[in-house]
Amino acid sequence: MEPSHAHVPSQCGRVAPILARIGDKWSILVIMILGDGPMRFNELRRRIGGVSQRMLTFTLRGLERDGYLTRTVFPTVPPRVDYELTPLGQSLRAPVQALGNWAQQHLVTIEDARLRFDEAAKREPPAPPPLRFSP
Amino acid sequence: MEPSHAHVPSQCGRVAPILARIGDKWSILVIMILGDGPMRFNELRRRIGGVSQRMLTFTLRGLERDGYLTRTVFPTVPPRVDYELTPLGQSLRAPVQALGNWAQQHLVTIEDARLRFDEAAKREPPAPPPLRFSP
DNA sequence: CAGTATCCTGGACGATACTG
DNA sequence: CAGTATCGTCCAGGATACTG
Repeated sequence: MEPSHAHVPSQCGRVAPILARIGDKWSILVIMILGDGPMRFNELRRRIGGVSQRMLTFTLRGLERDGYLTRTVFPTVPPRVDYELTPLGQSLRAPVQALGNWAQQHLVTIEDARLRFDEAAKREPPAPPPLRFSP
Repeated sequence: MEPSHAHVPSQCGRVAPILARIGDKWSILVIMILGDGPMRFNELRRRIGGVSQRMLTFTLRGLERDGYLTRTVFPTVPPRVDYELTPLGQSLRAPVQALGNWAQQHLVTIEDARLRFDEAAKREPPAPPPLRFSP
């Protein structure tokens, strides 16, 4: 049925499952987009772009379960369902934003490092003879 | 060969690969632990607890590639390799800590929500008859 | 000690078809 | 419209064995 997210070393005990949930492929994105206000299923789907129906459903279910958002069904035909961040969900936006900003700021540095690393990997330096000691 | 991390919707273009890298199973953990100071491979391995040798190697390689840490080889026998955060790696600790703290703070709220959700799911409310309108 | 090299498996995720 | 059901794929990641 639903993908389980049941791993993570849990050195950090109970915090890990939380990070695992919001760390999956779509959760963060959903949360950030819902920050713009409540939204219907397909609107959300379009805005994300690239989610399968199935995964969006699972993601939303999971986030609802943990209390990040509410799911409101209007019993009309055809049905209409609104998703909206709870205060909990809202409060998550700040730290996530912070991470996003960090990524933005260090983008160039990182892409650079990556290039230099890959470059250096190609002209392998021949290893010097090892010494006969060990601490 | 190495696991690829090649997905993510890339609505966010170049930021996504970065988040993907540090969002994998071990990277964050490695970064946070290396915050305590430089460390050798097996020391790191023990502290994390539960990583396979293979994945720790890959994780470290990836983090080195992006410039989060340096890898220093002492050409002795047996070899000794130290891993140490770069300033870039150090600077990542703050926003990650923030997220971790957030998780800590809202732990109870979340576990609660989860319980209530699962509870409510068991005694399914019978659906009321739908109306004949659509917006 | 700090890796590589292989092999293998579970589960995250997508595509498609069907429905109230 | 907003799902659920079913099926298939891919690959992250673990286990194990070998090596400089």
